[in-house]
Amino acid sequence: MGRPLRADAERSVRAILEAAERVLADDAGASMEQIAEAAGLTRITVHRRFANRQALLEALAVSAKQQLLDAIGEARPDSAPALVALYRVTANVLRVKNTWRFTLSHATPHTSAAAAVWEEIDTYTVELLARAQHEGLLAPDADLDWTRQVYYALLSEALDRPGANQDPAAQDPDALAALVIDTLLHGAGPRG
Amino acid sequence: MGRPLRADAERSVRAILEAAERVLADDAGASMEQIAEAAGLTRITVHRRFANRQALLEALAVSAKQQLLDAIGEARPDSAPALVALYRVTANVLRVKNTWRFTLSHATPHTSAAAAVWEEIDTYTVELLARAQHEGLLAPDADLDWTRQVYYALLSEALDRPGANQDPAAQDPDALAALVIDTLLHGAGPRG
DNA sequence: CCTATTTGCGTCATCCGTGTATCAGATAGA
DNA sequence: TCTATCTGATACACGGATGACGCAAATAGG
Repeated sequence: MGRPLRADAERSVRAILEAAERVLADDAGASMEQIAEAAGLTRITVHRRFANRQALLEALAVSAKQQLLDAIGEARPDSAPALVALYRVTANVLRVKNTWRFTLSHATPHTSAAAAVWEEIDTYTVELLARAQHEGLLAPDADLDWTRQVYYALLSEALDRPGANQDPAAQDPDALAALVIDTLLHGAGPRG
Repeated sequence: MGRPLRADAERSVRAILEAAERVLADDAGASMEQIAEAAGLTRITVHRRFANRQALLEALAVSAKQQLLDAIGEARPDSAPALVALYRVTANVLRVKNTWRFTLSHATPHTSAAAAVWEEIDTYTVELLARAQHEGLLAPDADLDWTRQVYYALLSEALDRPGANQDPAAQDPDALAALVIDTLLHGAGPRG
C-alpha cells in the first residue's frame, strides 16, 4: 500500500498491537485511549496507524494468526512421524496462544484476510490429524472435524488450567502439550 | 425485597431476559434499546425492571445458571449408576445450554449470587466424576479438575458443531450426549 | 548535517448509550 | 366497577468514545 514505515513507526505499530492484547485481555471493551497509554503513546498516534477501532482489531487478528502459522511452520511437522509432529506443533502453538490469549480466543474472523489465515490453519491441522489416523494414532472411523474441534478446545483449556504455579505463563509448554495430546488420544478413561 | 410483581410485569421480565439472550448472542455489545425492541417493549420499561445494564446481565446469569441446576436435578443422577447419570445429566445440560448459549458461555461470575450457583454446579460435577472414577469409568489417577474442565469444553463444542442439520437447535441432545461422553472417556484414539 | 517523517499537544465537534423525570393512557385483578 | 400498577411517549442531562484539525518539537536515516 503506502510507502514503508520508518523504523520507529514500525516499532510503534508493534507496541500498539502488544498493548492492545494486554489491555483487551483484561477488558474487552477498553478504549483506544487505554490501549494508547499502555503502549506508551497517545491516542492520536494510535489513530494515525489504525483508522478506527475495527481496523485495529483486524490487524491484531491477522498478526496473531500469522504468528500461529509461523509457529506451526517452525515445528517442521512434515519431517517427522505424526505423533512427534503433533507434540512439536502443540507445544509451539501453546506458546503463541499463551502470548495472544485475547486475540486468539476472540477469533471471530469478520474479515476476509483473517478468515484466509484461519482457513489455512484449519486445513493444515486436519491434514496432520489425517496423517495421525493413517499411522494408527486415531481410530479409523474418527470424525476428523470433531477431532479438530476437540483439539482446539483442549489447547484453550490447557492454558486456562490453574496449575501449581501462580503464573500461568510460566507453565511448561511441553508438559501441557503432553497433557493435551494424551487427553485427545485417550480421554480420561482407564487405559486398555 | 419489594412486593410481588403483577402478572404482566412478570411476563415482561421473562421477555426481556429471553430477548437479551437472543440479541446478545448476536452482538455482545448490543444496547439496551436493541434488547428492548427485541422484547417488544420500550427501553424505559427495561430500565424499570433492571436499574442498569450490569443488573440485567447479572439477572441473566443467575436465571440461566438456576435453570442449569434444575436441569441437573431433573436428571435424578444420584439414583443411577455413574454412567447412566452422566448420560442423563449431559443430555439435560445440553438442552439448557443450547437455549442460553450466550449467557452460559460468557459466564464470568462478577457477582456473588452468580458465583454461588456456579460453585454449586462445579462441586456437583466433580462429585459425579468422582463417583464415575470409583466405578472404574475413569482412570484411577485421572485429575478430576482437568477432567471437569474438559467435560465443560466438550459440552460447548458439541453445541457449536456444524451438524448434518442446518438448524443447530434441532440436533438430538441424546446423540450429542453420547458423543461428548464417548470423547471424554476414550478420546479420539483407537479402542483397546 | 539536513530533510522528511513521526509524534505529542491542545482543541473542537459529534455521536451514542445511559439514566432520569413527568404525565397520560391502558390493563390486571380484586 | 374501581383502584393500584404497569407501560409508553416525550424530553432532558450527562459522560464517554470517536474522529479530525493545525502546529511545534523531536528524531530517524541518508
